[in-house]
Amino acid sequence: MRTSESIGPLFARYGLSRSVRTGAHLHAYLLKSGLVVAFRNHLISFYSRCRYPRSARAVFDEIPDPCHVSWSSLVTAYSNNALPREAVGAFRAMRAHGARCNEFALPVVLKCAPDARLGAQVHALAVCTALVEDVFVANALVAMYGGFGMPDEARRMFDEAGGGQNAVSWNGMMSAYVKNDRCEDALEVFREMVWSGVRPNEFGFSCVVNACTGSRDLEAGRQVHAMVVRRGYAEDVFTANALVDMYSKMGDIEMAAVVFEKMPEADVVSWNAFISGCVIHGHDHRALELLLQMKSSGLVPNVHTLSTALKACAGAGAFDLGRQIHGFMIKSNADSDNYIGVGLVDIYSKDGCLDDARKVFDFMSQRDLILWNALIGCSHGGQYAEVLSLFCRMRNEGLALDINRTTLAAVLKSIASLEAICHTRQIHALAVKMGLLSDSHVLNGLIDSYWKCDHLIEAYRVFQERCSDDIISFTSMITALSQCDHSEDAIKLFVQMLRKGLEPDPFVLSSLLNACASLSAFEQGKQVHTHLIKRWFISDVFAGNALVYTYAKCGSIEDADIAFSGLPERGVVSWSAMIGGLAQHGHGKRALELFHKMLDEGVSPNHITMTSVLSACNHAGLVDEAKRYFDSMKKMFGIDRTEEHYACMIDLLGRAGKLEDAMKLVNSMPFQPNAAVWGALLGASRVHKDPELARMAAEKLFILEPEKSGTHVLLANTYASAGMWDEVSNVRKLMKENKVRKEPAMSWVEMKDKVHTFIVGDKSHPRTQDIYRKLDELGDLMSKAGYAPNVEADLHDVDRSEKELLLSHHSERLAVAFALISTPAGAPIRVKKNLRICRDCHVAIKFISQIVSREIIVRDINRFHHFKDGTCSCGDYW
DNA sequence: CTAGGGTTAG
Repeated sequence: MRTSESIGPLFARYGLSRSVRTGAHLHAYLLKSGLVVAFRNHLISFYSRCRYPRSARAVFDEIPDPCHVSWSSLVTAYSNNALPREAVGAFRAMRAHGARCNEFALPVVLKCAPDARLGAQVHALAVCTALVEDVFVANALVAMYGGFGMPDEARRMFDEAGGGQNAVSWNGMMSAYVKNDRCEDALEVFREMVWSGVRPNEFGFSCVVNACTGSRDLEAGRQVHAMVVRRGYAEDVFTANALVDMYSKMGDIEMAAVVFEKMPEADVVSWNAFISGCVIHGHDHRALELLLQMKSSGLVPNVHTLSTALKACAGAGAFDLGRQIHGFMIKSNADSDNYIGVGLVDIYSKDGCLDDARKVFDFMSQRDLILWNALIGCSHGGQYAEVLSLFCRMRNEGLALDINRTTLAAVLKSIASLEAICHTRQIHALAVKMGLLSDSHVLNGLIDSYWKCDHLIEAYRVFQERCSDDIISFTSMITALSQCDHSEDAIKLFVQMLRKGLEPDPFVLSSLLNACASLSAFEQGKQVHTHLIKRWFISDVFAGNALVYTYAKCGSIEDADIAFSGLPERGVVSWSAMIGGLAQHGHGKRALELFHKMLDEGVSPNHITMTSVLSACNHAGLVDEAKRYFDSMKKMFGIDRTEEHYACMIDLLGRAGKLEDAMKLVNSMPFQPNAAVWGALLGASRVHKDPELARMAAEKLFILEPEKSGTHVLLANTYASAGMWDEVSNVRKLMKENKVRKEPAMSWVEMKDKVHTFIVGDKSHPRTQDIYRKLDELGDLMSKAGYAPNVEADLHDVDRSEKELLLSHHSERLAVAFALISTPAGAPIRVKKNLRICRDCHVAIKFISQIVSREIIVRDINRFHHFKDGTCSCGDYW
């Protein structure tokens, strides 16, 4: 039979091995032998370790006169079995019964304290009973204050331990700083600790690694890593996990892989940390492969794993896998986890299934702020009104959850698309009320929303009112200006930004490139390019794409090509920019070749790519090819036809002379024909001499774009080329009646840092004499080469010789002549014009390009004309 | 017989 002495250790052993049946037999034996009271505390502890807190309580209740150890054991039993409220209750009862408060109960109850108030009460008690002197109690106080966001209080507890700190105290102090975003302080604590001769253990190491992650100090992290290896803690799971997490988050994914693969016993957390690192750095497919490996290694993915996996699915476009994960979550009853919810809302919305996203949201029982934000943030796919009602619902039923900057930014994003100024103003007021105007996301959203509502002034006011010394607000404002046709102001604002001493980043430079693109400001574009090179941003994908786009828009397809070749990775935006650029410059065939290369590389086109492709077909005269893409893009690529696609197709048919087919398409399209469509038809009817169609198109355009003078001119041109002079004079009359003023034609060339502007017959330029001498000289050579002025299209009411003289002094010719005399032989010439290039100048510049053996690039209001060796890239159609 | 410090996801 058992002796009394052996029973205590037996319970300890049963408790540790959680042999609840064997222990219960022993309990029964004690009952029979009347020995329960003698082993009451062993019993409580045993049941607690076996995760039977209720049984522990039952034993306790049978004790006639519990001692302070019994009370402490009960409190601990609750605490260790995740029943903090019961633990606190038991502690209160212990005090009420006058049991002595010992140094064991205090740390436990501190751990279970629901708030800092109770924590402070226990602190006071510890002071009264002098138990603060105990290092366990002091350490528990450090942890408690650290956990309730009071790192400075924690520090006081730590310092007041009066030299009695042990390793746990140091670790606790580091942890307190890490938890409260004071990672630099945590690192400092670690240094003090090492310096004072305390050897860090695995707890300290995992903590300090987290501090390195939090303060983004990879250098310190690597040093700590070396120390971890030297001291033999590299195999500790927690420490290794922290290292994997650190390398994952800080971009050294390969180092994360090394640590991860060296782990003898990687657990779920290790896998999660590494998989999440892959996702952070965009290796979504690798993440999904790891997920499979993890499963086959026998580990069960948890909610952390799956929420990360959902993000990988969203990034990789693996929507079916996402749905499978959703199914798995439902089966394992874990689908009400908010992290999973956010992942599902995200993936369904990216897959275009907003209804499913909504269902996921509705299913969640405890919706938190981030879930709300996720739903609001994903709903800008056309359901803008929906977002507003969601936002209102959120504010009404949002219980204790406060909306935050992400909410406002998401709402603003939707409102920006709604283009409803009153909503923007309301959110603006709310942002002011909440003191969120200083938040860059909110500010961004407001600027964005205001300019999209056509209130650029208010956008600028928001920008100015805030002490705008950060680069993000400058970026927003520069973007706004360049999108609202104020690209010059955008560039000026950038200069202001530089004067303030702000260092440009890739974002602002990308935005600036767009401004240069819309101005066709080649020289400025090149300057931005040098900024990118100087600051090592040249491998930035966004900036790289913008560079391709800008060079194409600035007339240098060669530079665009170089930028494109230099891109570190090519997304659909890169390919679309290059294909579109080639098309705009008349290299239709090259554009289509590039399109096929893009498909070969597995990149899926979007609707913008398809516009570029159609436009390339247009320029290469590939009518059948275009029809094929146009008819099958939905089936081939899942892309719906947009108004732009129709406009492009109509332009193409018109250009090919198939005016009837073009009209058929106009009548069958699911949109109201817009100005681009009628403009295309008007252009086609001019070239193919169809005055009847021209009249119809022009009448539509008079309504759609009454401010544009080009319509009248084109119509008159069409009549003129058909010899209908009465109609020509009618149009002229109409222009006078409607007070339509022909925008004065203007051309300009950039020369170093100066822009030289010319109007017809301009004599204001300092080198006027040289310019006209050059034109005379060219005129002789052109006549010899067979050039004859074409005065038909000129609408001026003057005689023929005067018309010829006017033609020969058109602004584009003055600009070309000036460029010829100011640049070295053979250099390409770039001229910009604010209207369409005139027919006669088009012929003339073709001759000039041949005579002077130069490439002359003219950007008119619609497109680029590359004149070379007597021909133009537009194929004489524009 | 009873106590304190460390890891992963939106």
